[in-house]
Amino acid sequence: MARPLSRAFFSRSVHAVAPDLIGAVLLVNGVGGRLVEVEAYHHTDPAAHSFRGPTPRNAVMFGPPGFAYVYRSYGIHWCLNFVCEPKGSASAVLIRAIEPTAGLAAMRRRRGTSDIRLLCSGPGRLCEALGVTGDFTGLALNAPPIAIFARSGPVEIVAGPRIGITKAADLPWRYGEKGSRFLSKPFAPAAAKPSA
DNA sequence: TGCCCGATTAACT
DNA sequence: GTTAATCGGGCAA
Repeated sequence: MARPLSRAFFSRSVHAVAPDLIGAVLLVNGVGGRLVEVEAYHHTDPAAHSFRGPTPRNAVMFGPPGFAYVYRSYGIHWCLNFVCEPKGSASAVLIRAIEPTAGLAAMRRRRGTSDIRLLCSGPGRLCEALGVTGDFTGLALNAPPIAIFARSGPVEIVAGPRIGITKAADLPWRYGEKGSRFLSKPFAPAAAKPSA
């Protein structure tokens, strides 16, 4: 039986939580699917919104773990994060892609496409598909309308550099399910021989 | 008060 | 492969 993720799950290091989220199931009002791609953001990380300290926008990141942080990206899209680590750490996991499994009709309607691979493969896309907006900031991750369940079986996880950032772009803090068709971008194969 | 730029996406050449 | 869309946050003045 699917096990809801506890507050304790999110209280750990963001680098432990992020890979453990791969294969977990996220539902918003019953619409969602399996997490196949996430990125970790730590408060000591120049690319993190919390890096420069608390502000009205990122305040929830400085609160207790197990809550949602949603911000607007490029003035157009919404991006969903899970706040992690003990309160004050201001670290979070960005949800980048899911494999749609529930509420496909609602997703297609919101996204305006029938291509299942374009429904939730990207942080902005999945928020639109699941109906996530800035109003979700501060919502608990273990209470309606949000539900998250631990993965039920083994998953092969790969890691690589994060996407779309310019600061600390070399840190391999993007995690995904190996070979998933629903990644926003494929993971580069391991370099055979770094030369320069 | 103004300016620059971003954890993106879709459309276009 | 390149670029427009679009706007709030954060920092300089």
